[in-house]
Amino acid sequence: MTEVRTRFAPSPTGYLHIGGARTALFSWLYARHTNGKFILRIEDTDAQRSTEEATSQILESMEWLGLNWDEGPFYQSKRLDIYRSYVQKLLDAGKAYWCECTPDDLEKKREIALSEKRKPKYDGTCRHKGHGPGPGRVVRLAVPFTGVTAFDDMIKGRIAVNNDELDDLIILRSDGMPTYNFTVVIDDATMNITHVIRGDDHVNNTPRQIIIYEALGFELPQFAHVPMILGPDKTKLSKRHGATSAMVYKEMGYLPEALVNYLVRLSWSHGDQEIFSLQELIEFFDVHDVGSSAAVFNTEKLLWLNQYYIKKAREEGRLEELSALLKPIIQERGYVSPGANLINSIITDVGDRAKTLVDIVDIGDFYFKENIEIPEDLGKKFFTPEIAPYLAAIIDELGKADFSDKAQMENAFNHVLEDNHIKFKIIAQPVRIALTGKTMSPGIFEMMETLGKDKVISRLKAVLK
RNA sequence: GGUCCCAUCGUCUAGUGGUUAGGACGCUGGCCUCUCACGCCGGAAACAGGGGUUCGACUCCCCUUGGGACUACCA
Repeated sequence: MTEVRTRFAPSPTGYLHIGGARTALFSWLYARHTNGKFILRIEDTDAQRSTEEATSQILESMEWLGLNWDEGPFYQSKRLDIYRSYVQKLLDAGKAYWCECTPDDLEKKREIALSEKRKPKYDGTCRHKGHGPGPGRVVRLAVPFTGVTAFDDMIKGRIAVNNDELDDLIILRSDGMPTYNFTVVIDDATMNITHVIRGDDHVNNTPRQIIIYEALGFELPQFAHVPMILGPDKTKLSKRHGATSAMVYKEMGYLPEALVNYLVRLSWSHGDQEIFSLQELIEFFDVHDVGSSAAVFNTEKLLWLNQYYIKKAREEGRLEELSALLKPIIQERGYVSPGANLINSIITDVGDRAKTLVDIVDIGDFYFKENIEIPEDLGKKFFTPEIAPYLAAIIDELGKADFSDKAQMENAFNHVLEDNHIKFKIIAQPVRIALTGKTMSPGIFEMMETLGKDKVISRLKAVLK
């Protein structure tokens, strides 16, 4: 059996889209699953819109997600000679021809065709004129008028199109650059790609590409067209639905394993399992099992997975990893980044309550602040005259306690509770608010230990004034 | 408009001719509890519609409806 070779071929006209990321993930997983090779190719034949910045962004995103490639990245812009030689081959064989129709003429014909409710396809004006190369001229492929072009998609099954639906597509532009449909075929064929896994939006291009494969005598790969990811309104996921850039998810405090786990479950499943380790994914994933219908992107579920993975990282003691990711966020919020021990304690205190890494910093903002602002309504409600003596007593008792010993802090509280015959509940909330300025927080004793004696006592005192 | 693709709870999905249609997110009731979160236990919630095929359809076929993609000298 020949080795499986898959590829991911983004065009560097923008960041790595979340849909592209999933396609890349599927391609990568299939290669890993079959012990094959995963190739990265940058499709930058659109000189106008391609940028180096986008390229490096895409590479960075791939690395963040852990999608390592075995070959490449190959750049189409560096393979122009190859494409041109194949264009020439087609020209020589009479399977392609030079065309001098101008974009303006074509546009007019298109409009007329549309207004007459005809299919706006190229009318073959130059097909038999025997033009040679010249300024403003393009090369078109002579597509057969009759017959059917069909293929068996690994995801969608058999897809067949009448050839009269197709027209003589341009394979070489007037500026000398080859076009997408041509370059993919040449690259996939010459790079020996065995399984073309790509977005659903390419299904309609596939028959044209097959015709190119056949014209050149290349062996056909297997095609797998993965369904789109839709926004909540069921249209193609785009910027107006919110963040669509993989890297933005990093900035928003998502863990790559959460995003990967979320994305893989869109249009793919393995029984009832929701949580997958990378090893499991490699073991279980098969393109044949990808479903054929589009999936709606749901941030709530991603958030749930992210919380799960943050918690898991915390439970596994991967605190250095988390704090490294946290530091930039802390600084971005304008706080001074505390020492390693302190960050670790904060993660331990707050970790299970956070859906994102950004949440950790926001929920735990009182750890970073020098002074705590108490919202007026909370102050009125919780710092009543009845509470004041209890707080004073607690300050007193706490003064004698060793904050590195949770039992001593608890004893301090217990003394006050017993002396006054009150329940912990009565003073817990006032203390919480004094320490954090908020009604929701980690446990009192965890916080006190992390904050340290000085801050705790000064915050409690501040409230008594 | 044409071509192609798609259709199970709000969302992601399991299902592969006979099930009380399962799980997950979200929502919700409760437990736990110093608040919140975590965790645990429960609940509401779906086979788009109509025809066939069959003893029997969520499952197979057709139509309708709805949605999506493509229809460039973009990829």
